[in-house]
Amino acid sequence: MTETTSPDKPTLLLIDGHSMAFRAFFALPVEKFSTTTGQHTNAVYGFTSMLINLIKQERPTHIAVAFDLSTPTFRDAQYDAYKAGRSATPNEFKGQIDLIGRVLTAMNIRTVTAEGFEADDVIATLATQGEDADFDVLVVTGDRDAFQLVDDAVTVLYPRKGVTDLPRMDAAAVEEKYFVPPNRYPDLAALVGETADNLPGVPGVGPKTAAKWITQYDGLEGVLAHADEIKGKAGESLRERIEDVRRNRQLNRLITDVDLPVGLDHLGMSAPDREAIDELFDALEIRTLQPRLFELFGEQEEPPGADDVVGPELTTPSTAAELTAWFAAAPGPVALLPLVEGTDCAALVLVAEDAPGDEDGAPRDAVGARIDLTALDADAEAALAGWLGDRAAGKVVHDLKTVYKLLRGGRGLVLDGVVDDPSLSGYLLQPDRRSYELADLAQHHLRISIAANDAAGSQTELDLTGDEEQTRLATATRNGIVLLRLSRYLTDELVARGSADLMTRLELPLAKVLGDMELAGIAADSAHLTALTDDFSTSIDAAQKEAFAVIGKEINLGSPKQLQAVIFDDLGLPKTKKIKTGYTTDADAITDLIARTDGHPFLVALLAYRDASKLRQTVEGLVKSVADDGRIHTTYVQNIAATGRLSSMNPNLQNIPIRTDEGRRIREVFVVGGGYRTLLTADYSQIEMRIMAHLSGDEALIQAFRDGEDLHRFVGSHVFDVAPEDVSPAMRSKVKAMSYGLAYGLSSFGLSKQLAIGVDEARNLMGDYFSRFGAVRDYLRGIVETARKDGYTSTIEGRRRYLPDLSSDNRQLREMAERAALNAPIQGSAADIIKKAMLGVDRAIEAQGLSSRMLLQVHDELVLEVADGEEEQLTALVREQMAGAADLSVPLDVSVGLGRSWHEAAH
DNA sequence: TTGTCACAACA
DNA sequence: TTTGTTGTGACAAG
Repeated sequence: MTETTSPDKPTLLLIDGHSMAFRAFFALPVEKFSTTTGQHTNAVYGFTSMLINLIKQERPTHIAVAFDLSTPTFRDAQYDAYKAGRSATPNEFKGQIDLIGRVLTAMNIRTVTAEGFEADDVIATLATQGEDADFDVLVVTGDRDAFQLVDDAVTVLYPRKGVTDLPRMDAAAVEEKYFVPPNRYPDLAALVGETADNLPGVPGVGPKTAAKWITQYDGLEGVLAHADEIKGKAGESLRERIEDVRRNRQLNRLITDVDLPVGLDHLGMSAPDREAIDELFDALEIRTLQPRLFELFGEQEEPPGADDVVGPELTTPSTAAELTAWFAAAPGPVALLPLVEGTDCAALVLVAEDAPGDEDGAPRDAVGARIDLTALDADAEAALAGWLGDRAAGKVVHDLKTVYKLLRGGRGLVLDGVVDDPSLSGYLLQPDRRSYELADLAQHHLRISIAANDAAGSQTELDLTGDEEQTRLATATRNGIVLLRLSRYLTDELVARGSADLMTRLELPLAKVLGDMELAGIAADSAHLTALTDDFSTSIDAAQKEAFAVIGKEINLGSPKQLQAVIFDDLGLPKTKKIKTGYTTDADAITDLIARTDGHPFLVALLAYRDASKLRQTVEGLVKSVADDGRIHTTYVQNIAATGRLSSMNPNLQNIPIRTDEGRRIREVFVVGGGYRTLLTADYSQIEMRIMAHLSGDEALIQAFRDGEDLHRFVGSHVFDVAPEDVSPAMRSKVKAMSYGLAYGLSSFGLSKQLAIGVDEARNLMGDYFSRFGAVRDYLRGIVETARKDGYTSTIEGRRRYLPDLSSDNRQLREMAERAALNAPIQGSAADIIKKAMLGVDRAIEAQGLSSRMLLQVHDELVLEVADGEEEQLTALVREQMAGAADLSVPLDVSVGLGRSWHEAAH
């Protein structure tokens, strides 16, 4: 009778959604659970976590989550003050119910509501239906009224604390706690009262007294009938409150025959929608629940064809003839996976698969080969090199740039003819994704689960035993098959969307160019680096000493926490903008404080300290990055920035200082390397504003660029209605800030902040701006509208960015998406253009047989290393390729400089 | 050891 | 309450 669920009976799990979400909300610290956009997720997390645990422990066959509606219920109609006096829902909780609803939908769990009734009534109704159908029923709720449902078949899981501690309240447990059987619990509650529902009971009567009466008079009716006989103060109170008690009893009776839109048939458990779960949890930045969730269902149901992908047997062609024969016989494009020993590519695994066929998992003919690169004779190596470099021999590779570098850098083998790289095609399809690992893409697009550890096409363990070697090869061939299927899917999607050209003509060939740039690296002047470190260290020491002298003690100037204590407590300076951990001490705020305190020496020293430490830190990073060849090799990442830009890592060479003189000195350490004559830098001037002019078609702006005027002076003269020569530096800088801000979705408030002017002045400025450049305003408005309608923005080249948050109910999310929508076509088109220019420069250098080479890209700038005697030809070539990379209604202006260092080559 | 925050550098 | 990045030290939690 008190045992848990019977193994042979179906189990129905019923959850009071609001009640448990609320418990979860208070159980988990709200400040620890929120997304970067400020959406709180502690209740979502706690609720989902609880749900996963419940499913795991109870293994229900059927499940439903009931919610209250915000509309009045019959209880409100009967009693005005029902649930009155509750404190307002915390703001942090609002919206999370909605998110929980979305989680449930993604998990294929029904949510049930009924107009005019509470979740408890829905649960009571379903519990009764379940009981009638001979189910074991589990009710999870923080509402004690549910105890009345408990009997042999129905058990309530009532949270003791938080949402993980859910004791089973069966009949015995209820009776033990309240001294009455479950069916009499509402009698007891009517006497005792329920604060949460604003139902006062009889003063001085607690569960013990109430239970005694109920037992003595055989139920509440008996108690009320004999009210006159009850002695003492409690009896008196009871007689005074009889009407309240009757009302309480009426209100706490749960309705068991609510007319519901679903029945038990609709509540069967099924596997979650993995794609929807991934998407939702990604958006909520909840990372730890997916594995638990999928683990839970992993053993239950798998989509057909998943997890049983097996690679083909491997042959080991090793002579030129065998290799040539294998290449000739391979059906379709060949998946190519390197096997790495240390940093060297020791072998290649090649896999090809017969025609696509259907998706029913029917066997297909696949072939596989392992080519041991260390054991090829000259002829065989030539045969392999010929095939690898054969543009007509199609290959599919994951992470092309890495594989290209591996083969080219390690063995001088040039890889060409790559028709797809899922890390790039996946990126073009979904540029906001964080990971393009094979395992993630396969899971997401094909629903094929492969262990993340296995996903890398290469592993670095040495001295593998025979078994480990076999496992490694099996993994590689399996991944080869997954790679081919994934590639087919992604390529079809790209073609369907019309983005195939972006892939084959831009991103794929660019991977090779970037690979060459990374291999080349840029020469570093080590002596200069050391000197800079010393210089900056001296400045740091001086600033630190000064700062300590002012406050009379030594603190860690790098600790925002300690800084806050000194600035706002010890020195008692005015508070700055609030942040999570107190008040900000960022450079803007400190500069502002300096102005307000007439140059407080501590703050001045702090800024000096910050500047110098930042610079030293940058220099130290560079020192560590100098390779054995005396050059710095950055890594470009082609699939991080959602707009289409590249990013640069280890070290980041796209954020080397330039704005201040001190910082600019760091550019002196990037120098021309041995065997070359000089460095060349070439950059687009105002490319984003030019794209804005082109896309908006604003005649005035276009004319300005065609006339080759100083853009900001020109715009200033229009906005302020003065002659161009009368535009003051102040006017120019305001206009400049606004021009760039517009492309970022700047508001008048933001503009006023940035320019330190009033909001009214900023608003007027924007008004004047738009009255002169109306097409710009129309264009910006149109972008957001179109993006909301289509769900994505497009660059000139057709690169898309999806922005589902444009139709979010959350204002903050929506407005962020709107600003991203304004920016994406502009930043993205600029990225497309310089990528095209890089391909053009690379091809032209090759075509003209030059020895000069491209080294760096910094968004709108290229740095090249110029071979002796090629200065003029290269300058012309670069200008031509960069200026000709796009056909806009305005010219693309390119400025070029030459010099021994990056600093000197600047212009 | 790991994850998050504040801060700062670039286009 | 202006977009997109990478990297560092401090700090708290595991």
